[in-house]
Amino acid sequence: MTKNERPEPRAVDDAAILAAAARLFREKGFERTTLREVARAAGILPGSLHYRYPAKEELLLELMRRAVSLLTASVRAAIDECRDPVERIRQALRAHLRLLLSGDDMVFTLLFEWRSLRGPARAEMVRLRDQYEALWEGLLYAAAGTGRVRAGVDLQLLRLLGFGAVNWVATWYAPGGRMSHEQIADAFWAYLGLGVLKPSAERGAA
Amino acid sequence: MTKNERPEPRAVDDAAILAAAARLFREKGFERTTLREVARAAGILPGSLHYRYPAKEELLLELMRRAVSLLTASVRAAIDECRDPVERIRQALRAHLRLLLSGDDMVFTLLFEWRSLRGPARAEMVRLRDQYEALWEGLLYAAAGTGRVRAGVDLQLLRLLGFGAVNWVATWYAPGGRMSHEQIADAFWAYLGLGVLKPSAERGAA
DNA sequence: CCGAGCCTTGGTCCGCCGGCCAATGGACCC
DNA sequence: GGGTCCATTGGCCGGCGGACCAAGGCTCGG
Repeated sequence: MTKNERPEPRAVDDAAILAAAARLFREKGFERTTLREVARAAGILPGSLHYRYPAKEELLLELMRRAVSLLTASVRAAIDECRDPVERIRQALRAHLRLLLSGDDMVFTLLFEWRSLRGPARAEMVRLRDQYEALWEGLLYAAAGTGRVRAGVDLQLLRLLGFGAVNWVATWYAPGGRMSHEQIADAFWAYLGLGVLKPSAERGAA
Repeated sequence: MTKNERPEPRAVDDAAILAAAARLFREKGFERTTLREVARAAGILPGSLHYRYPAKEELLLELMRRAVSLLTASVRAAIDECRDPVERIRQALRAHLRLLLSGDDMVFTLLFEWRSLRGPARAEMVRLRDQYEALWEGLLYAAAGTGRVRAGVDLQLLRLLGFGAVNWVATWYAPGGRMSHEQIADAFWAYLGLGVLKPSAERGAA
């Protein structure tokens, strides 16, 4: 590899800086976090931070780029392991939730701080987010193609509602709590797949 | 009424100020919104704003207090109109979503800016939020009490996932879009109640 | 007509934060 | 060993935003 001929001349890994930033952004929010705090948490001086990320927004943007990249790779790897389109969705759910809950805080930041991006940066993130959502859209269409999905289910709406349920978990999940993220993912999948009402109680719905 | 003997000596209604603030908080976020902007949007001067809300956090707190109060009242009114515990949930869902999507922006601010509160203010909001969630908890237990809910459904988890799905709608809903909020609420209820998979496809789940 | 509160005015103050930079250090190559 | 380039240093600056306040004025009871 030619690109790594001079491997990491930098004192501190970029990933470490972004991880430190993500943790702070999650705890206090992007706006309330100062660059001095990020630098201190990363073990460098403010000037060095500026050298790598000329603007605060740049730092957030790069962090989010990596988060969405991680998400995509994680889901891709998960669905490669099975062929059944319906089971693939369960695996993708697990992968998404695992990265959101047990990974670093980058995915959390991606989901809850995108409003701090303005103009072109915002546009870029919207584009990347759309790509990730398209991945899911494909999964859902494939599952519907098997004929095992109820008629009349709006796949786009389903995806949006599902994202909401899953992403919101990050706001209440406590590591070491009653349930693991796999259990949460599977329970959600069971509720949504089979329904929470007994079939005989269908009169109560819709 | 003795408390209103001197009705509104103030030039601008408190509600108008909070509404203006909520709109800005939704658009730009709490931290990026300056008190000068809020004052200007409300048609008063910064000093007057300070007279009513000594600190910026106080403004946010009062706004959120009203939002949770609105939510509670709205859901209470909705469930009073029917007696069937299962149907009540659908009505409560509709009420929650209606206020979130077509009301002012206070509920949105309540849901997405609570991280800007610190210390005692944060604690108070957590308490109020817990009260609102207890209202839902009661609805779910009542529904389960009818025996029409599948065995093994974790009601607390269901509530948390449901809140996520519904609250997240605020991030993508566009007024005048393809679906009304009633349609979204009912679709969600149908998906979750009956499931999205055909019963014969149950092997694909869990 | 007068006095007393209550609300508004329209600035000022002060600390903080993002952005910046000249100088330093040190690693690597010729 | 000397030159070059890159990363780091650590302090500076300009602006902004939250907090504040003394003075003014409106309203209402007396």
